[in-house]
Amino acid sequence: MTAQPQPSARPTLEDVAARAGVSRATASRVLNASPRVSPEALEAVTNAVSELGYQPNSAARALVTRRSGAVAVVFSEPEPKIFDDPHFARLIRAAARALSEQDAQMVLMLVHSPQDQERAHRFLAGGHVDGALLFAPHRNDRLTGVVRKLHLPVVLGGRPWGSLRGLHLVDNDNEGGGFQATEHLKSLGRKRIVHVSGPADELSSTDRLDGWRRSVGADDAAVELMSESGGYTRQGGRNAMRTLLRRVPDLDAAFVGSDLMAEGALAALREAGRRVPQDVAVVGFDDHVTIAAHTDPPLTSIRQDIDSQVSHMVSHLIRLLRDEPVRAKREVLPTILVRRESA
Amino acid sequence: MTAQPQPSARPTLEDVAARAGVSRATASRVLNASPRVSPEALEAVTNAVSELGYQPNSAARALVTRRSGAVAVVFSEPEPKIFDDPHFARLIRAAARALSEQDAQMVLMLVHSPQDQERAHRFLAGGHVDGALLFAPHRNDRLTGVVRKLHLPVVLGGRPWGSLRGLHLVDNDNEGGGFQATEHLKSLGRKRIVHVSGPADELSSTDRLDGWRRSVGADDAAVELMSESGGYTRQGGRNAMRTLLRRVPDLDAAFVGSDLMAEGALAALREAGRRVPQDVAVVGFDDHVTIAAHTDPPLTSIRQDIDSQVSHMVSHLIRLLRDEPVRAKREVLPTILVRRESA
DNA sequence: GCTGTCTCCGAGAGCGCTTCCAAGCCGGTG
DNA sequence: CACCGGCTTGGAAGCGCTCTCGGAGACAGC
Repeated sequence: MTAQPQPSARPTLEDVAARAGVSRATASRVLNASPRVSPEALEAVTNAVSELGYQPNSAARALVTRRSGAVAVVFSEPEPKIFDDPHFARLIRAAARALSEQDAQMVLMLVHSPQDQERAHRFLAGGHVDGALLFAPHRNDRLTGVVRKLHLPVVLGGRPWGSLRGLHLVDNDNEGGGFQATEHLKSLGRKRIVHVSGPADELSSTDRLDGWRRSVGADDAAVELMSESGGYTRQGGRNAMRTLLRRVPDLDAAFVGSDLMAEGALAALREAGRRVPQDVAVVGFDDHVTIAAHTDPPLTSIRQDIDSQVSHMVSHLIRLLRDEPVRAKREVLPTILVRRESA
Repeated sequence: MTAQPQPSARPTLEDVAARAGVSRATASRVLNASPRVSPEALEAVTNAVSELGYQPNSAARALVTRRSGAVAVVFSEPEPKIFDDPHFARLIRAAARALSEQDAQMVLMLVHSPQDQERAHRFLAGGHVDGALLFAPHRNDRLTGVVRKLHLPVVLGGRPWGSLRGLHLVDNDNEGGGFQATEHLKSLGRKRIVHVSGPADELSSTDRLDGWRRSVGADDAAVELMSESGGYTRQGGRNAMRTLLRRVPDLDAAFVGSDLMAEGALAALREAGRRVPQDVAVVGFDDHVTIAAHTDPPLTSIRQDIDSQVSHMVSHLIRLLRDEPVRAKREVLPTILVRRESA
């Protein structure tokens, strides 16, 4: 029995090897599940590990493998939205789950200001993470361009403005969803279908608008008249619907670009004395659990499966990290109509 | 001119030192802002760093300093809530901001299941992070106890169940806020003040209840009669208010334990034909921007300053990490009443 | 009996950094 | 003139791990 040097110090691989009566190399092989190890050695090391409560030192491992085991999740958004929009909470939750299933640690970065962006750039360039998931929907966002040059595996959530060259992304079928929503309203016999759109500087919202436009066959003038932006907020949806009621008094249906805006739109319709769905049928977008099912009346909505989007992004990224062949650089996930009472 | 070995390879400290014409040791001193460096050496190294675009290798640094530069932010909560409650989005945002200001990277962990907890434990014990911010409000949560034994600097957000020994925490004055809310209702001349409380297994909600109780001077029977749990959800608030209207038909005021529940409570009052604030005055809790200001009528609420709570937690943790003396192990932040139209 | 092949193992180098230690240089002092 | 102390500097050790490389042993084939 040799005296324990310091019982408080964390055991190293050296200690494990000594206890198991093998070399450090063999102990390392066991930890990394190498096949070239005899059953006896494997057992001895396994026992030593659990007896000592050994935990590999991640910094040492990262130093030699040049892998950190961490993935950045970056949201490039003006501040207020990350507060308000339940969409973010869903994305964050989904990312946390998907990454922890892969035993990757999730480093969350919220980028609001140019300084934040500078910091994010330095951080991503600094080799602190092996890859990144990036959400940067806004038109004037510079981060996507910056990241593209970085030589770091990145998967985007949603289509970015500008060139797609060299980018991997997983998007939802916003255009198809918008089309689907509007076709559904047409199938109910509605003739004057207006659209409350999201911000014009996000492709998710212009894509939804395009889907509506394709379904109703609107020309530019009609688009000008029959749609109005509500900026992805409740209050915005309310204002937009008020405007539309003024401009198109005989409207009998509305496709609203998000559930949050739809909540506002419903309020505007209520205050105008229009009954939903009798006078005006309404379809939302997102199918957000805590909104769509609890509005009055419950909201028919287009579901985009956020969990699936994020888990596709993660598995795509993991393949990139492993240098495995990646099927497609660009995936578009389908959306489905969930019927409730508003349409 | 020597040939560049590999232009694509990241420069190391060795490269910087060579270019600056100093030793690696001196270059390191410059990077770590050591005072023992001549102005000439400082300038030469600084130039070399920017010319080469040098970025220190964080793994190598972590290996020798035994510091990762990362802080875990842990939420131990059943799944659904992290979706629904805007409170979480605020906490996450505040944490992201406060930590990035300290140049600490934020590793987000969402703990829902026992497996998650096991993984979190391993991770925190594994030396991947220098410290942690922990939010674990539920009574039966085991994580706080586990973390306490971990020898890892941790600051809790909110008071945990059980012993406080050895724990650092920053809490909001929930009891005081509940008292304040109820006193305000009394000052309006209200006599029958009921309470919609949050879940009984969170101290934030029982503290608010205690504040209400102290203000109205309720005995156990009165508490039984005049308060009802709404579980921190909109629907729960609605149901609880319906129940209270049945049990206490002559109620003329309500203190509701969160804005989300207050929204539901307002709906229940509306459907019962009670006017707010004429028939029933209502005070919420949280002063959540996107709720309180937009209910009908806008909600009087108790504001707890989440940004300040989290930044206190972070600076507390930073002091712990630096082995600086910490003023108090426990901080309780004040709450204030924000008057709008509901009371 | 000798060689070739296969499997498992250990010695040792080295990842990029910080930091201890000793050496060199300077001006001032006895 | 020898010596001392303060300042800056470079050499070198070492953080804990992975992985290459060659050696040792077992076994089959000639």
